[in-house]
Amino acid sequence: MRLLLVEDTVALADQLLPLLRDHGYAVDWLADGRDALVRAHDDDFDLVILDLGLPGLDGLEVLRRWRQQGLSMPVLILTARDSWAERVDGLRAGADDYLTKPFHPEELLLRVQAVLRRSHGSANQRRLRACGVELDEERQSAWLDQDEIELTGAEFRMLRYFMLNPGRLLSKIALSEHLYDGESERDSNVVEVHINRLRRKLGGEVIQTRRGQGYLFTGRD
Amino acid sequence: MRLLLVEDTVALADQLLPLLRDHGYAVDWLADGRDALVRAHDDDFDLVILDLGLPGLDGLEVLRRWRQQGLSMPVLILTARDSWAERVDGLRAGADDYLTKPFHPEELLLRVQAVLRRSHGSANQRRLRACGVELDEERQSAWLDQDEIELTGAEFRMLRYFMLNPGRLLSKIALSEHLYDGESERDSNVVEVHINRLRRKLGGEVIQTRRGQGYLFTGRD
DNA sequence: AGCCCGCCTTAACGCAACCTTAAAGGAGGC
DNA sequence: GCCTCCTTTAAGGTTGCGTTAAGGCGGGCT
Repeated sequence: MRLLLVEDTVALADQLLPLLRDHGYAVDWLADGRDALVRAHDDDFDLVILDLGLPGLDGLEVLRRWRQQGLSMPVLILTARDSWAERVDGLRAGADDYLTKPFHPEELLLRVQAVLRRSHGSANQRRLRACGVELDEERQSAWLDQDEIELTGAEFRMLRYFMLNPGRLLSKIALSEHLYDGESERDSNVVEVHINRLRRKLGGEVIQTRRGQGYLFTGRD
Repeated sequence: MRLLLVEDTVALADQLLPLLRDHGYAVDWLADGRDALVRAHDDDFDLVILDLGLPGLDGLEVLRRWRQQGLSMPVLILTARDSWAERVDGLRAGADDYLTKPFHPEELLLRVQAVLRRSHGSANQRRLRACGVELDEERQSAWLDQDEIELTGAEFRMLRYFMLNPGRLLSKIALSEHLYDGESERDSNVVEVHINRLRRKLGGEVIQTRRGQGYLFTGRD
């Protein structure tokens, strides 16, 4: 976890740096607003702790420019003045959180953790991957390399069942029983039709047929 | 965006409810901790605003149990006492943010916005941006390139929910549940009508329909 | 070889899901 | 209190998915 601390009060920085490092963060430290402005482009920080009262360039202005330039890392603001207006300005400028001086060091730690947890926790895309095919469950579509392949409801359900059982022989009856809860019709070729449609979209080789036994999802190996 | 406000001070709730609703949130209100504990299981709230001093069951305890039961929605804490220890306890218990009474209503709004964006992985920009569309939460209007597109309340609410869940398939039921609070009808085509309106204003391609499954916000890719 | 059975392919149909439009119902402003 | 604009309801039209059905193909068994 890579942090950037932008703080010109040496005493405070001296106090925070070891604390953060003790807790497993790699922390870079800058004391000047202008330095911070460019530095954030050079490295990919997971979070920035930004003091508002800075020499060189005011913290609020730094933050505003970062956002304007498309930098989107989480920013936690430190402010000496406990005025409502300033906190609002900070949030408006694009801060994720703020802390009012003086604060207890442990509180900073907790807020850092909270912000990081939030900003990373939601990045988990639910994607199922097997044999060279990806399935985006949130989007209900498949991906081959970089190409998105839109699926209908039945196709999606069938492909998902295949991908949850990769390399396993699935009989026609098992498939139809899984796709339709209730008893399945015997004299119907629904499964075959949908297999056919999947093969058309994904390429013929992704699903092998074992005559008399069922189908096997092999992907593109 | 569906919120739950848990606050026993009637005067404060009376002040906050219209404010939040004016800004496009569907808000349910409870005054008792025990009610809140179960209610959070019944509905899928996008955020909870939780007062700590509650009758029935203390707010901190409510939060702790929610987390223990696997509920992970963002929670914003309101606390009357400005003690460091309580804020730390709140964050430890799994809160995402806190606000100390008394606070300025506008500050609550900004924090709500910040937490919601953070929990959906977007950077805390002034404008919400996804897939070539920008959304100005203050003006409740959208921007395509340089053109401002005025939105009505319902359109804004819907578009915001789409933009906070980009690339994710949203069912009609999910949409209506997140756009309307407690007592709302289910067998109606409101969602379809508003989808239609949004498509007219933003262009037909911004929202795909996946028949039988839901809608997908794709912007202008 | 020839036949049968299992699988493939294609096209067509029906129905539910969805779209569109208009008009009624409400809320807020002047 | 009236006017306006937004939201919701309602009704009819349209579309596309899921299913069925029919014809073709080929492998394996007798």
